[in-house]
Amino acid sequence: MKNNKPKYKLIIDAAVDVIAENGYHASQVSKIAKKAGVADGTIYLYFKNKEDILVSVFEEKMGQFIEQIVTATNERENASEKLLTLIEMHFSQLAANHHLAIVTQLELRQSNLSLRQQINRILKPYLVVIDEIVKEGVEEKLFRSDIKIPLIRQMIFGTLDETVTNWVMNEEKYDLIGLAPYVHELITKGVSVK
Amino acid sequence: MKNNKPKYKLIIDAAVDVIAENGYHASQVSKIAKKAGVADGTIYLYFKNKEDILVSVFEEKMGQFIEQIVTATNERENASEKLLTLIEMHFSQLAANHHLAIVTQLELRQSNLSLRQQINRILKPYLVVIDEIVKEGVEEKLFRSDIKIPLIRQMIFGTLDETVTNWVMNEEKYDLIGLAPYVHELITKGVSVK
Amino acid sequence: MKNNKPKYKLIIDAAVDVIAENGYHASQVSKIAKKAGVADGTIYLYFKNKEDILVSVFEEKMGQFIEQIVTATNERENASEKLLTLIEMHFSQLAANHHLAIVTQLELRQSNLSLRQQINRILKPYLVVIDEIVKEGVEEKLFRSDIKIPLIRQMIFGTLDETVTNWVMNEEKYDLIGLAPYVHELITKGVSVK
Amino acid sequence: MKNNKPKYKLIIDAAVDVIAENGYHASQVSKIAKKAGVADGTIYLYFKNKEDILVSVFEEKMGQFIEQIVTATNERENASEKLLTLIEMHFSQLAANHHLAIVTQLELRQSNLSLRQQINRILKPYLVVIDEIVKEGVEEKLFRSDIKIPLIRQMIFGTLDETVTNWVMNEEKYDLIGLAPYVHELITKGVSVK
DNA sequence: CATGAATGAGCTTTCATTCAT
DNA sequence: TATGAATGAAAGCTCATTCAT
Repeated sequence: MKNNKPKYKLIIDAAVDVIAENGYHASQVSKIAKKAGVADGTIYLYFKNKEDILVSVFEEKMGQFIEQIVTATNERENASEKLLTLIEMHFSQLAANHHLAIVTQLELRQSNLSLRQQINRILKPYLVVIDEIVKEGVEEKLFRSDIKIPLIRQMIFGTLDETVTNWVMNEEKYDLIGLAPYVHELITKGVSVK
Repeated sequence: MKNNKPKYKLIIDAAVDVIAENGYHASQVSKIAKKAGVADGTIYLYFKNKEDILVSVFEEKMGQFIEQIVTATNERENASEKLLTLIEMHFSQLAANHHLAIVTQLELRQSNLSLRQQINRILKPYLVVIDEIVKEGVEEKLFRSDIKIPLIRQMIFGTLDETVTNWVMNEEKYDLIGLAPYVHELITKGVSVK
Repeated sequence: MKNNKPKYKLIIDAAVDVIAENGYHASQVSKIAKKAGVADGTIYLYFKNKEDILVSVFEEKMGQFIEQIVTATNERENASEKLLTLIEMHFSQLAANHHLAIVTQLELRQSNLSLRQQINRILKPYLVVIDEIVKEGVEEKLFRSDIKIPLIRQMIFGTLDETVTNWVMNEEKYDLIGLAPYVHELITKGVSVK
Repeated sequence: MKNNKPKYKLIIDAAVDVIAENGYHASQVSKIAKKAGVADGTIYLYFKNKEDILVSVFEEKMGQFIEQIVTATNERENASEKLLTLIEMHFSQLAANHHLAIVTQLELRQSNLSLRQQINRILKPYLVVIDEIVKEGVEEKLFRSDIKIPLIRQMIFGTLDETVTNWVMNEEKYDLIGLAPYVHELITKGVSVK
């Protein structure tokens, strides 16, 4: 019984594993090809070059990541609840996929400017999702309107990202998902008492 | 009149410039040596290997960076003011040194696990400074005590880091330092109204 | 209405164009197949391998080339006139077909020994034609008999070939055909006065 | 006792041998390096890239080739004698160096346009030497003035080149140098009787 | 006959590091 | 200390050829 998965997907999945296991710079194309069970040359029938594999990995995985979050947050009533759901989903999806967490938090950052810019382009829709939740909160008079939204979004994304990165670098030893309500509390209420 | 700076420092400074100008991956040892005005081989009298140059660059620059912040925050009366000063100093020091900002926010992230861990070790004292300000705030009953300090520190550092990275990736087009009070407000009060 | 030319000929013609346009080393089999409107694999139903395409190209085109010259020279009365006709035909056929001129004068020379030997084999009949004209001239007491025919043939072919190559490398800027009588004069009378 | 020849010359000589033995396309840089007794990387301290090795080989050898001919022809009294000496030297130098003959007559022709143009540039001085002998002959009223010099030069060079190529392709089985007077006779007097 | 997806061997060039001087 | 010429391992990508359909 042969493997019927389309080669594109086979290669993407192999790339996630290989990058997570070996790190970005030790992920030779030949290693990815071997893991995917295809010839080296086959990679180039589906991807323009090595960088294109990485971008596609991120595009593919990030697409699913964002879709899950959008679906889940849409089921919530107000901006604060949506924000909590976003945090929970952000944490839970990365906690559920060890390799993906390593790739997004560590490996994909080791890239040159060109790749970085493409990653930012892919990340954009997620930032837009955050922006929209914040806007909604402002309209609902739940969130402050005296600070520019991009700055608020940077705080939210920066906090989530730093929290996940710390968790990954601590070898995922503690419960990331359990932190969600505390992070939500911090973001909404801030560090000050009352 | 020849340059009397010790070669160690010459090489460190050359490395910062070369990395900022060419990017991490295009920063060959020979380029750094040329900029520093020494022979390639001389580099290896002062540094174990290429990675050691990078770690030393970060160590050197980060040491000064932290020292400045510690000195400045010590002159403040309470935790909230200290936090504001820390934010201002964090922003102003990077805004004042274009090359250093690029190196810390973009280039040094493109490194392998080993280098990343050493960078974290170097970053540790800065995180400790943040922790201490938070602890002081808690003792002063200014900051909340119901959330673990590491989480609060991650929010603070994550927000600052994300804000600076965005500013660098936007080609430093807007006034970073001017954002300090708003970021401080967000961190202390949160996104919620009141 | 689809193209009814037999695929063999389609491929040969495509190969001439592709080689002339892209040069020998950039003439991938897939490019020739695309231009011919057939699948890559189809090529191998008609040709043993890539080299075989090139040999066949030369064989095909050279066959026509020689045939034209034989026909035309046969209409002449004596060796000297035949030689002039041969020169005129040699020049005019290449001048009339830009792509063929590039392929014969430049691209086909960039080949390995095996291909070169096959090309020589194909060229042989042309050299025989020259030899026969010379022999005829000797019999008619028009041409000298004190120098071996192969040497005379080398002078004739060498002169023609060098003249055409120079014209091609000068981007065919001047009138090649107009040179025929001068070249004929040089070959028959030599460079010396009287 | 180590080899004191400068590496540049070592590599040039190794390249001639390797190309003659293996042919142009099978002459990997690593093969040349091995033959020269240096590391692969060392090649790139002396040559810009692989093509540069080939150009340099031709430049170096052709320089000597031309110099010898210029020196020898300058010792002759008139244009006809100079031409004979040029032919003799052209033949004898290639006959004396089997590898060089193969490289110049066969291997260096298998090159792309860029390399071909560089080779032509290097060949230029030789063509100028021929031109000058012809001009001298015209002034001395020995050579005809009714045909443009470039055409005469093409006949001369074409004849010599074709003669040498034939000799090389016939595995150098006959005496090339002995052909010189006959070739000279053909060039000066032509193929016609009287 | 025809297809075209898949194969995988093959090669130039870079650059961190060494070491004889 | 300082030099810089020399080293040589390492890897992305191409493309002629095959073969299952």
